[in-house]
Amino acid sequence: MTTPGAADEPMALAAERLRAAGMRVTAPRMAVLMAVSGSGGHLDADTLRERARRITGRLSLQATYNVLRALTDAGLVRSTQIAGHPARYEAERHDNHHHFVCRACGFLRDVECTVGAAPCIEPRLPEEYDVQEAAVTFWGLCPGCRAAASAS
Amino acid sequence: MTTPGAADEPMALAAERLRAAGMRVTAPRMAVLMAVSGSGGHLDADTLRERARRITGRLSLQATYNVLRALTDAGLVRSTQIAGHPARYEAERHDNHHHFVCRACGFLRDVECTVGAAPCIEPRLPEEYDVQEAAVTFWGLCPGCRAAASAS
DNA sequence: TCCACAGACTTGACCGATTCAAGAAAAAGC
DNA sequence: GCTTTTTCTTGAATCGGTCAAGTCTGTGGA
Repeated sequence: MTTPGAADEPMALAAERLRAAGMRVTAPRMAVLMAVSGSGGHLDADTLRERARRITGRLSLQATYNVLRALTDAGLVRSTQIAGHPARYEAERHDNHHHFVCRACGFLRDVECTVGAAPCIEPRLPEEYDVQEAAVTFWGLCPGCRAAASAS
Repeated sequence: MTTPGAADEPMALAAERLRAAGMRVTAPRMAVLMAVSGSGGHLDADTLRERARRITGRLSLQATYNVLRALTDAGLVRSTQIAGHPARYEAERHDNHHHFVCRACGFLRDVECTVGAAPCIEPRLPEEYDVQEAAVTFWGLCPGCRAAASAS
């Protein structure tokens, strides 16, 4: 705390990032962006709404979806959609990392890209295809569920 | 056509496969298995229900889901769930191939595995993780949508 | 500083995919 | 053929997410 307004810094930063992306600066957008950035990532819309609410006071679920879409389109947020789970969001890091998903509990964590640049895998597809991204999802059991499974 | 009952052959084959998997042989199961095997693959539950109906006469959507789950669990069918689309099913080929999905129209097609064995990619994860499968999904534009996009 | 307007938020209805639950029907073993 | 157990049918419910209409609010210009 160097200044009386230190607590506002994250908000000012969020506002700056929105402005830089050419977006209007609104309370819901700042709050959601802070919620996404402030966590370890991988939170669903409803959880983000709750966290953003602590900042703005109130926020509809619909607005949360709107904001998340806008932020995703603007490249500030990355959404990860895993079959059977609600979409989860994290701050965009532009590092093309991948994900591990636990089949038992749904736990999701990052996995460093195994090869390098994006798309980090070359598909064997005709030239006419425009391949923009390769998403790799590893499925298996997290340490906890693995232990539980072998114990039973 | 070598015998009068030649038309029943696919059904007999389906029955045999169900029996081999230790499953009860029922009309819905044979019909759905035939529908999955007989197509190029990648059909959703509702479409499979329609096709199976042509064989059984009637079949509830619920039964279709039950059957598809049973067949998937038995390893006879592979389900592919892509975010934003209903689950699609294809005959299990045990060849660890991957998928390309068109962002514009949802079109899905197989892509040969780029590396080899499954899981064909080694994740950088602690040993305690039990990694069972690596699913690679390529996102982009199919030839048709690519042409449409560049034309506008 | 005030105004006007495009864009964003709230509320509430709606939707598609899938699952749950209860009772009827039908395989498989005896 | 009879019994048991699983599977199928019907109908309701759930869940994540979207659509639509009206109100509110940033933002740029007067």
